[in-house]
Amino acid sequence: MRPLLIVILGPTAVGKTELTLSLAEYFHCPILNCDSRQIYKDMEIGTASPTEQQRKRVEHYFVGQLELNAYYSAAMYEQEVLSLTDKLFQKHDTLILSGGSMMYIDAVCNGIDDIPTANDEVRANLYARLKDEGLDILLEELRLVDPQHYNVVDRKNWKRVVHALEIYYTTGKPYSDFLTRKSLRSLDGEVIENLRPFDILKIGLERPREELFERINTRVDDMINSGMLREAALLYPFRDLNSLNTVGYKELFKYISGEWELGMAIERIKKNTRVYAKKQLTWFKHDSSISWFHPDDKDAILRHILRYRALS
RNA sequence: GGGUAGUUACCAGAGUGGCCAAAUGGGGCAGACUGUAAAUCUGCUGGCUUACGCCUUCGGUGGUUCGAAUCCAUCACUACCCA
Repeated sequence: MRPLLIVILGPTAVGKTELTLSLAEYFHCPILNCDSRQIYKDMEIGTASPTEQQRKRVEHYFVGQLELNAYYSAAMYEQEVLSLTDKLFQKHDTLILSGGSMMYIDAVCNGIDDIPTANDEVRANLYARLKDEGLDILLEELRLVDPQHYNVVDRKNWKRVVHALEIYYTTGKPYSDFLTRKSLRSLDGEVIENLRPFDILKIGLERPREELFERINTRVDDMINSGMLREAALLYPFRDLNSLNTVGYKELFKYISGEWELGMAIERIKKNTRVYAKKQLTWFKHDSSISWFHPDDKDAILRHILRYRALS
């Protein structure tokens, strides 16, 4: 029997944490968290991280372990997950990866190309130039050094344009030279070849839209009542860090700086969380390898997993 | 009872005779996505399945005009002020 990685995914606030815990207890296995923000320290309340109590119930990885100023990426996550699963699968035949960070999940399941990490100076320089000279100049530069990527890149998206240039100036080679992963995919995005030494079973959690939005609203209120404002105030000095460019914190920072009323900030958190949930769903919907369930339907989910196990 | 300002699409709000299905913002909806991704970016948002096409809109009604969201009359409602 091949080892199995169960991937629990779904929009924020759908109910992943609770379901994942009970599945992990059932299979007596640890949980690999897959959330690009919960992985950082000191932002526990606002990211709805697994609580200390929940972490006592089941062993968790990738929760609250990074300094806020640490550089991190989907590719680094992929590497760390792979070396961890290597180790853990020696003791467990089943592991659970759970979270809502689309690109991180994708990196683990489908791989991500080996692109060098951009040099810090190059990056700082390009950011400064973006500010001074504007996107059009950088775009023109990209057209010259990497016409192939220029043709396909989203030219209004400065992050993409800048990143391609970062790679070019860091390595001296066009960004498009590093992209090969597409070859692993069929036209509709389905992965042709499983490149992992374990099976992957994706379980998507979904609720009716109104139900999900209602949960988001009450969860935001709960966060505020559990001291999220105090948490945000402590983080305020670091507000420019990328890790804190995060729904929940960025709105509260505007309240703390006096730009918004508290009520306004809370409404915006709710709204931006809804938008985020929708983005997650848009991404996940394209992945035909996901089986969808209502989070309350734990029995059906378990049956689905066991049936898969029996067949493999 | 008198006066003034106002009534525009889901909301706020511009538009004061043709270039107006109507700026802009919010909200909503849909989408993109390979390296800080809870990020970053895009499209749509009166109806007609598509439309440089047609139809119905700018409080109601009736006028003026080749032509009205825009001008006039009148009615209704709202806000503020005076009694």
